[in-house]
Amino acid sequence: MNKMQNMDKQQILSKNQQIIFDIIEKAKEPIKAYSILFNVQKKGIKAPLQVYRALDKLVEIGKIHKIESRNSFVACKNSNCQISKATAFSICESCEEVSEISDNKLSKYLESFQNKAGMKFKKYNLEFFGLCKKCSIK
Amino acid sequence: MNKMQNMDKQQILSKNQQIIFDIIEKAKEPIKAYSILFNVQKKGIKAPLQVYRALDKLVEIGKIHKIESRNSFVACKNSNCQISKATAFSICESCEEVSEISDNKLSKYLESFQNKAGMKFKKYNLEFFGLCKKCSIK
DNA sequence: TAATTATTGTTATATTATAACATTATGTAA
DNA sequence: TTACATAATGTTATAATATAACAATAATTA
Repeated sequence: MNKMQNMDKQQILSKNQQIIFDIIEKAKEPIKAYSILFNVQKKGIKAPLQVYRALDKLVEIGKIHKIESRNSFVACKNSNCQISKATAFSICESCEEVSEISDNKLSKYLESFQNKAGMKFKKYNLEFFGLCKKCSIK
Repeated sequence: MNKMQNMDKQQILSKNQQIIFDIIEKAKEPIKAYSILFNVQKKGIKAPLQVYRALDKLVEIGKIHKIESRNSFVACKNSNCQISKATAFSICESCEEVSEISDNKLSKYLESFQNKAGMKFKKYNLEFFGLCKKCSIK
């Protein structure tokens, strides 16, 4: 079986994982599971579960992120978020453009945040909503 | 029609909105749309759409919040988040307990956050994941 | 080379959410 | 008070998102 190494994350992807990761990375926008499914049917991936399994794994190893409010997926743009337990996105409510926010101060602040209940956090996801530059002109 | 005023948010709820809000408020944990549906069938609300419509409205006016990563809903606990455009939650990955975080420094910080693309944010949602006190002992 | 673990394939089904259309109730302004 | 507009409701059907359960194969490791 032909496997490809991905140096960014020191992670070898399986066949399906690689096929599905490639689709997500090429997409300029977040992409949904069934849209991925449609795109990979020519490559022999026929069932939703095959897609969801690869997505789960890719999320787990930090190669992609799920945009929870949109049920869609994007490739991780931060080569330094080794294993993505801290994610932040900006989402345009008009054109649905999504960008991953990479801001050191923000991530430091959130990583050190402790709430009153004394719960220790391992992970967070932050989604900002508004209008992107283009859409705020219109 | 019997309408009840809710002083917290200066908002009059319609019949279905009130029924569904009551269920969510009584629940000690986040509750899912179809679980709400099951609970309100004795009150004459029979169709998913009736539930989703009320949920949409309740979210819009800030009486409830959606926990995006769980597709579930909780009543707003912050009487001062007039119209909830800034939400933060802690979620225990073991027992699934969810608490709304009410931390002035955090919300000030996030409300004033501007990303590099100069996008103006109107709203955000933050979800922290980890283990609650009880579950971290186990 | 056997044992273990990860991945794949497949069918069926569960769960979450909305479209489309008809009707009724409520709020507002002449 | 009537007409007009807006919000809420009721109903059926269906779309979109996600997982269960089971069998087989590939890759890793001891």
